Amino acid sequence: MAGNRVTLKDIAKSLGLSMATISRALADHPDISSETKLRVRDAAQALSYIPNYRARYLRAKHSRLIALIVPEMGMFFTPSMITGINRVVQANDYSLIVFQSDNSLVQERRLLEYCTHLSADGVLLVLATETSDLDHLALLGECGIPVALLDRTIDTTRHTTITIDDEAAGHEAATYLLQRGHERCLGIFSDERQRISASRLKGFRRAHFERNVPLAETQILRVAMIADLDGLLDRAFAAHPDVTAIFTMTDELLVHTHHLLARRGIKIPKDVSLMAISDGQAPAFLHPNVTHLRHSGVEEGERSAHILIGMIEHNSDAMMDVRIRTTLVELGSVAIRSQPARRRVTR
Amino acid sequence: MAGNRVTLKDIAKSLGLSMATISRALADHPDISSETKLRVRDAAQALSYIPNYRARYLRAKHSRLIALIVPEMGMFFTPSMITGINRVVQANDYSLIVFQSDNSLVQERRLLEYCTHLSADGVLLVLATETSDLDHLALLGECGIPVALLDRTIDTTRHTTITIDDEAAGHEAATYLLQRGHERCLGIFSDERQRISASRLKGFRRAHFERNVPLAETQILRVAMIADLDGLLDRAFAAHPDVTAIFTMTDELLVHTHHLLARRGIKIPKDVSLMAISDGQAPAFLHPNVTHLRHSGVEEGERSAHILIGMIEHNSDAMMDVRIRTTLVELGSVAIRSQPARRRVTR
DNA sequence: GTCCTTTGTGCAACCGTTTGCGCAACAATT
DNA sequence: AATTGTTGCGCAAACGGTTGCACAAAGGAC
Repeated sequence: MAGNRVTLKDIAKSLGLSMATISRALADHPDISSETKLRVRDAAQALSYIPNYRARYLRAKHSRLIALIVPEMGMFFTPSMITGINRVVQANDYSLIVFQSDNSLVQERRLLEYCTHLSADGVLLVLATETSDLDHLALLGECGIPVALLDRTIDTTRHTTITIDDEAAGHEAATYLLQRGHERCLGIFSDERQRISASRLKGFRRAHFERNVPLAETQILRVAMIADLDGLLDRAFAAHPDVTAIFTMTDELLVHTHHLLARRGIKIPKDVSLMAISDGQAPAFLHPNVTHLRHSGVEEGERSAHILIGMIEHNSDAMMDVRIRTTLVELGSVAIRSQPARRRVTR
Repeated sequence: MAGNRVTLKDIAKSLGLSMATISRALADHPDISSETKLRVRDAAQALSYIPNYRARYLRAKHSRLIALIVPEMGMFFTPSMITGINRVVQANDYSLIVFQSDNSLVQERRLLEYCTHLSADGVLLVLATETSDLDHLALLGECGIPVALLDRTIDTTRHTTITIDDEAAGHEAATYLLQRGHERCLGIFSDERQRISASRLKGFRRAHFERNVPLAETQILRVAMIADLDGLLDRAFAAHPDVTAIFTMTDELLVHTHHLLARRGIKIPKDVSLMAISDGQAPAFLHPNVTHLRHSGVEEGERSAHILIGMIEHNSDAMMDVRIRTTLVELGSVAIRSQPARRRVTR
């Protein structure tokens, strides 16, 4: 309640100096004698002076604020991504301000506008599922605010993006399963409007094609709502009683698939093998631990923040397309089947 | 880049009016004729004027910024809590700014200081594990910034707190198990320096005491590092081969316990029953689904944000101690044992 | 003793908005 | 015709800092 804060003027008055001197003394300006600096610092300490950042940044062009817009606060990837971003942002003396678009394009646009109001120095954006073009980013462009698209994005040559190579990951996963003799896999993907889904699926398909293993449409599950998964699995198993492996493209799909398999009494990896693209946390607490392509949220966050801060500080509008590599983590949820390479691989 | 933004002055110049008039016109001030208002709005639109919030809030005493400080971005409770907070904060035209203390008191203090720099209108604080007194909150007090302590807190009569009734929850969980004939339970708790752990444990103990069921110290597991859990479980099972039920006080402990039980080939609920205090997400994807006392992060977030905004807007320093009630969700991970109430309950 | 540096400090403008007050112009009342 | 009231707008100060420039004092070189 006390409320009214100590300002430069108060210090100036108490020392019989001008505000300018105080300001410079606190900023360690060479013009000020070290004796004065000492006196000023002591006085500031004594009065428990707190600079007003808004006033300071009103003059400066920047705000040292970085905005992050995520579609939603899921429990899987987002928290570790935020952790990574935060680490870098704080280390560089920026602050992070987090918004949620609730997967709505309208909200996303509103939030971008809000970022301009706040004069954020940069924006990290994970696109909403609804978003299918990038026109609304022009808002930021007009204000000269750099933006980087993270994780989920859509094809663009005009904006910096930081993603994993989704197609390669899908391809690697499928190849891994195929190499171990799993010629009838299910691939569980999320909403195909997201490029991330489409790409991973594309890689998954290509791996089958390259090895000359047929892949029926019914082996591909497209899960828009997690509640649908149960029914989709039923249908897939009915169509393909010979399924020996399942791939899920996210952690969320993984944990629910894992659960639904357990409920059906299907043993991993004895009856069915399981593999995922994952942040690495869920695979560690599921039984058995799940083999996965690790896509580290922390790393993606850190890289993204670094890149954005680079754009801010070097005023660069160079467009980049950064791919973070995934690493294979084998934890024993994939069995090796008898006929390893039925159709000779090396032709 | 493009950069320099349109200001009130630009609009004023383009219309031959004064800045004051423009400002008032955009604020829909009654002094301005509706004809002028229209012209101004059109011009603002045409020039794509964006108000500078920092300048605006420099005059105002407030910033419409609410800070949240969490110890870490876990995957379990925190994300849903943030979701809840965000919802309310946005609805009331504030913005949320999220910080992480990494469970360090030093960081926590630094961040609080930073909140004063930003002149946040209010602070939501989830205490770091290290924090054992609230002296550093005086920083905020001096600036008249209201603060609410969420979830993890320590005893205080001087600050508003929003928690569940931890002791009651611990008590209810134990009672639930005891009533179903589980007279040898393990209780898995986290770092006891956190009041949250101590309280839940206290309730857990009291339930045993009230029903006259002995509870050995070795039935209580105190897990400081999740990696220790495996060994602690070994020892507990060795000391108590007759364990029939396990209670975990958080989601994180739950998923890892669940995993370690599965690894030991222990079936739930046939061999051992399992119960937790949980946000509700993990119990839904573990097999079998886990009976729990639901402690909704979203709800806690929403309530907290509401309360803090109330404090901000009514300038109230009335101290509150809000308890959110938990609800029992029975999902079948707890078996009913033969001798339901061996020692008569109603004496 | 003048001229030129150097050193340390203050003046005042500025960042972009908001707002109390004053003041014209005009209408309505006496 | 003088008074009063309304309407619509502008002046200028304020918010809390930063910074270009001027300037005084002191010292050194001539």
